[in-house]
Amino acid sequence: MLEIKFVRQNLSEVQQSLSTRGGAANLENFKECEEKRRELLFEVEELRHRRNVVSEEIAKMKKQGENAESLVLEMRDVSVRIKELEKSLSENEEAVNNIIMCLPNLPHASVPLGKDASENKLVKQVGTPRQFDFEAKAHWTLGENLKILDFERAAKIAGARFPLYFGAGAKLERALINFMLDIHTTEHGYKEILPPFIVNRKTMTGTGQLPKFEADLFKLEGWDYFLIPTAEVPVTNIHQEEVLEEEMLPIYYTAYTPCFRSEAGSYGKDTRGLIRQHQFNKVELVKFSTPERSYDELESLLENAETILKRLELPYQVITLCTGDMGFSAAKTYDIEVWLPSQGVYREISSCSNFENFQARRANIRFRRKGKKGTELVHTLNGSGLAVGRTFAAILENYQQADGSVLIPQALRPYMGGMEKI
RNA sequence: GGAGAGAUGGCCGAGAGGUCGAAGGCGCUCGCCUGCUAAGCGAGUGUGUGGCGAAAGUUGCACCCAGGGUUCAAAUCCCUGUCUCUCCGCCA
Repeated sequence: MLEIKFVRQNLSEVQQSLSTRGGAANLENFKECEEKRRELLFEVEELRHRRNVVSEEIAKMKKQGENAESLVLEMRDVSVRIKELEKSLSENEEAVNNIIMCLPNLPHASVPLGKDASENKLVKQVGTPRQFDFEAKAHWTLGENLKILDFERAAKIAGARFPLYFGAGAKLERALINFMLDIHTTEHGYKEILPPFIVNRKTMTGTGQLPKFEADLFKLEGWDYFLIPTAEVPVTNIHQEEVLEEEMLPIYYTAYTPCFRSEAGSYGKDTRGLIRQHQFNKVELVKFSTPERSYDELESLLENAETILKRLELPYQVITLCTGDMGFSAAKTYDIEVWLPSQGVYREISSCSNFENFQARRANIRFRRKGKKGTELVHTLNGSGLAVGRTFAAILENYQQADGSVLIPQALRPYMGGMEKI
């Protein structure tokens, strides 16, 4: 969330900045509620002050055996009044809170202006898409023919948009997870985390999925629990309500988790294959940083994710999301897109973002500078390193042979027991 | 699932209606002392939010797990919830 005071004092600038993200924010309403809230707060505090002073006086009088009856009677009324005011104050606070919690982050100055995905900026392309002397098949065709993917049976067990891997397919998925985790932990300095896959409402709110995007989540009926849509949620919240020491920063965590998304409103998009599933695997990278270093950390996070694609020798491109295409909590986001021959396009396989202190304020994650008084909010970052299901799809498509078989990328063969081909 | 105990500052831990934002210790910061280190001595050291101030500050309010209640007054009494620990049952 944004700082309430900052929004109040820079109303038009905030309005202006948020308007570049599309979906006009209603700051008029905020202004009204916030003014009312401040009035009520002032009044309540004044009365509470009076009560504190008089109560102390009553205590003194009683000690000296004097009669304090008239003061007690007066305070009885004051307390009733305070209670009334507190009630309307808390209603008002809730209204302000609802508004502020639904405001997206302010875009960083380096983020290109734009209304939607068409205005994202290409940063670079790495690797050259392979020329096929036959027609490149889609990964779901390859996978089904090789009997390593079975969407029909998956639908029978669970429904549409669920994966079912068999044999070498299951092994390849597992190999990818291990491959990614090993690189990030041994070469990039991340600590491996295995978090809960179900989290509570506060945690979901801390990273920004709630209150605005409940429809995108799977909720457990009868419980205030949600399936995680990404490891970002449990891993960032590891340090919720904590004060970290400056020398602990930066903190690097990596975690494999399955991810669960309702994909509400995506009917008809990517209905086939592994691209858009209700459940998929992902290896996530999460960082906690001091504010002054966070944009350097974003660059290295991006490189860490790119390393996986380079090792797998998959062609990809990196883009900077424009203001209109960024996610709710992000101040700046790079997407990595992998080449999918069957579609002839680059598709998102990783999204690397700096959230600055937006999540830290919600989750209350602070740090203390050595030798300095007080605390500051940390900056949080995360990125996929990578989406495993989409990596699986990219390998099938990019490494397919004319006979329908698929070569295993060199770097992955040790993880496949030496297997060279499926 | 049953029975009991607990939750207090960065950490440990006292406090059992008013003198408590909270003893004491640890840690940390600054200073003194010491040939270095260690020890010792002295002072300071929570968070949030508002007012005043250029600032150092100063001042109001809130916060002792969370939410309600009793009371002129709640860390302290009552109710509900969450979490932790111990024992019993069940279980991978």
